[in-house]
Amino acid sequence: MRASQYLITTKKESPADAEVISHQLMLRAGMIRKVAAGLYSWLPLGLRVFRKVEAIVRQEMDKSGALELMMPVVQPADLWEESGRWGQFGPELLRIKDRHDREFCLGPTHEEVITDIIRNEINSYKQLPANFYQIQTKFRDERRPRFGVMRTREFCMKDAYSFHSSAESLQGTYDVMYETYSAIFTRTGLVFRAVLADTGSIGGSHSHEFHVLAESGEDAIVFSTEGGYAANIEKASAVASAQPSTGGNGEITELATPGVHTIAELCQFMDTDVTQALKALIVSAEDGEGQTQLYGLMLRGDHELNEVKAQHALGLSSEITFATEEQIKGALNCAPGSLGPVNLNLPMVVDHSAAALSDFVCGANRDGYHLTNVNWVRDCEEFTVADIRNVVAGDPSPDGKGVLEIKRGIEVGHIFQLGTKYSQAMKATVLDENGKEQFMSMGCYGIGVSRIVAAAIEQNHDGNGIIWPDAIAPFQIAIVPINMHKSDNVNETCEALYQRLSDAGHEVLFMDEPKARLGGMLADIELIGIPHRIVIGDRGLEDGTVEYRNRRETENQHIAMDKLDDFIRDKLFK
RNA sequence: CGGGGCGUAGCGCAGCCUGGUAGCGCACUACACUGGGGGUGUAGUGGUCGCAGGUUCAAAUCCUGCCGUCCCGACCA
Repeated sequence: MRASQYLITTKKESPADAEVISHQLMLRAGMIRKVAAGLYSWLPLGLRVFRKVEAIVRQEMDKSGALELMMPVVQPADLWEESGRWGQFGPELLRIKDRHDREFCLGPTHEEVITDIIRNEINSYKQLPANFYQIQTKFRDERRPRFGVMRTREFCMKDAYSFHSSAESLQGTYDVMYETYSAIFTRTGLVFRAVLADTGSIGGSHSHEFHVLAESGEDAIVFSTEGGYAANIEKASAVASAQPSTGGNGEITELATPGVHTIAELCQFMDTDVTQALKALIVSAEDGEGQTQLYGLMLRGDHELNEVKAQHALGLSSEITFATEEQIKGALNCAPGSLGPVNLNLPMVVDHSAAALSDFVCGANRDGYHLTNVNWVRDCEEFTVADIRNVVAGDPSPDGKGVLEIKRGIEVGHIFQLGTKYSQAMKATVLDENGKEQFMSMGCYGIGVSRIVAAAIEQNHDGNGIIWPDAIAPFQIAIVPINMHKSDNVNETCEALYQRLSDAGHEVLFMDEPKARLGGMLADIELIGIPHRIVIGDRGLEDGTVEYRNRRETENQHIAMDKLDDFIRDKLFK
């Protein structure tokens, strides 16, 4: 590609509303432009990267045996009524009406449509297993789109859905997808990890997420230092390291603690360690009958609540939220800041680490007062003990090997075993060997194609711009002439090289604007992140050499003209 | 949806407090010089100051309402 025929619209300054580095660099490099919140256009340069990622995903999916199809973005409400999700999905599902006043939605995902297709097309267990995928636009009316194309409302996803006549078959395809995802992310050149995940609202049992490791990642992911254990922090188990305390012998005492509201203030006031204080949290959720109920959750002072675990420990199907100050005052006659487990009169779950405490400090359920020397068995009413906290670095690993460390990750892929959730709701059956009707088991497998582009930048950049892995770079090689308009030698050498490299199948960006200044061209190429660059000027040509530099290096190499083609070939197919 | 910030040229900003001619840098156009890391000069193009009301002789500036957008929290590829 000749730069003079291309759209290169780089900027020195990044727009004020771009906060994360990938967003800034994509705007500065001229890859994307915002149309509205969470809606972006991909300019030619950005689209080249996007297509690279898409091609890798498609090739590996095809290799896995999955079949590509394409389903519509706009989906009829009927199908969603059938699965029960028309009611379950919140405002994230963008609902629209057509001219006949019929209801539709913009598809945030395609379980309904694929299940509808398959129940009509597949009737026999002999046609299973089957796995179908598409690479297509999704729409989710996110509460808060952010971070450029990392979290948008309209985005591109590869979604696949598999169908099975047995759990073993589902596990088999799940394993194949796990390997396929590993191959895809390996080929993109990104550092990634697969971790155990919670299944969340999509439902189902077994699930893994694939994360690109980056400081700016939205998710915390947890690894064993010695073993292979890896999980999202939402899912990672905290090993019950100590037995529940049977009690200390301190005398329970109520102390006036004016102005003390936080754990930190309490520990300072009491001159005690944060690990000897109890944190009481009041949460609100709908119980089985649809009534709002408050619950007390007790954690050691230095630990944080894991809401997913707490929801499971309480046996609730609906999400829990922190109770409002009004709710708490109404139920307990006391404001947050002085809450504790003694005489709480709410269903109560105590974390393992908190249950191991004795003679601890906690709120007195009376404004401005706290208790010391509290003990569970002696002083508290009924409660259950469970794992409801987030693990912290240094916790023992659940697999018994080493301790846990925590890193940040960007979720770029997620695989689920759905089981029969959708096939039952939508009556997707096949006849088995005995001629009996049987619900198909399903798996679903997603990859955020547009997000991978942003994640790649988060993981690969420096002060000068993007550093693309070769596999997804918009161009492999940049040719930069010096004073081309003054030197026929430079001009002819560049033209000839551009022709040869292009003919050899390389993607070359030839900076052929005759009067462009060197500094500007080099800055652009570094910002855009082209991995290999060749600078050609009269000085080098007098000695029969050109300059090569890799985007990741800081020194030029002088390459003899007659060795250049071999040199480039080695660089690109190493 | 709760909390906070910001809307002035394509981008980055000043002007607003204390009402009176809309300004700077980058980018863009033309010409000249320059020519191995975003160069210099001269002359230009480009703005219903987010929108709608109100106050006033006069509003980018003061008041009210709305909209957009970004950041922090609960969701997700």
